[in-house]
Amino acid sequence: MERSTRQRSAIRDALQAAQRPLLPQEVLTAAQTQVPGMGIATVYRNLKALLDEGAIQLVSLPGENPRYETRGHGHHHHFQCTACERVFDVHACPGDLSRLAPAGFTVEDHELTLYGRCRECQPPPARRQRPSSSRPG
Amino acid sequence: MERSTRQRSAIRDALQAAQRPLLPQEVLTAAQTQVPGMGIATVYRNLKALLDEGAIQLVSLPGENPRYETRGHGHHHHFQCTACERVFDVHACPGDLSRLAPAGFTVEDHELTLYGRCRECQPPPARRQRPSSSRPG
DNA sequence: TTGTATGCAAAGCGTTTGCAGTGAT
DNA sequence: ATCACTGCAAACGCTTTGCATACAA
Repeated sequence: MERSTRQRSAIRDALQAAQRPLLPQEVLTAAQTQVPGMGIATVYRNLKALLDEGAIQLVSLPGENPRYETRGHGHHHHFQCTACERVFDVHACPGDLSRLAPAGFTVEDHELTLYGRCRECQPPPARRQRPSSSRPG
Repeated sequence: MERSTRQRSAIRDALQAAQRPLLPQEVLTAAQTQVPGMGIATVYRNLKALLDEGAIQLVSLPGENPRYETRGHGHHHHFQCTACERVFDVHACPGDLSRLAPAGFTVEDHELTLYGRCRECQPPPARRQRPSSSRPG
């Protein structure tokens, strides 16, 4: 049976409080304010457990290490700030994109990431380098 | 100065012939048909060199290792088959998506990945597991 | 008491780098 | 003859796993 430990609570709390997707290392740092000695392996094991029980979900962005966020945000996409690198939820969706696929292909799902400046990083000094598929918008 | 080696040609040829983004390991396998003894380090070094000279471009998809494709495809996005895992170019774009961002955020760019069945994998047997942001379309 | 959860360290996996030898110029 | 390039193996960063101990039930 699953046991309630200080570590697990601290990890849950960290994700709950963040209100945005966190990297495992960010989870560890946050959780260590409650349980100083915590190890990174415990974070990984608990993230996996929380995923399995559906309490959190995986956030994979192009070229980024996996992040994790609490569930219940409904269908959404993500925005990554080109300055602070943080990731935020986008509670909007372009809708049906089947028309974009090549003929003969069947679209079942899509993933969208917006890039730009978050509220706290407004004046843009330099540009993020993303050599792959890009387009203003 | 840059030198022309059998390895470099083989790597170039592999990417040219593929007509879709390849993983470093796929590049190696393809290139080894021309240069059997080639090592993976040579592939990585040449991919980096080709990137720098602008001959190829990086294709980062969520939760996937980096792929590489020849340049000159213009602005485009990608489609990943949920059956064979291969990635294809999508020569279409949803257009301006600024409206999707939260208030106070500035959108500079976006990245889109479509998931579904490619032409060769049409009858869908099972579903790909993507716990993160998803929506039919 | 029982056995899940933890911390540590080692192992894995993809990628990068140091180094001595190879080969294009 | 140079010196960039190559292959090999070690090093890296992130993630997973084995193992003995700790602690929730």
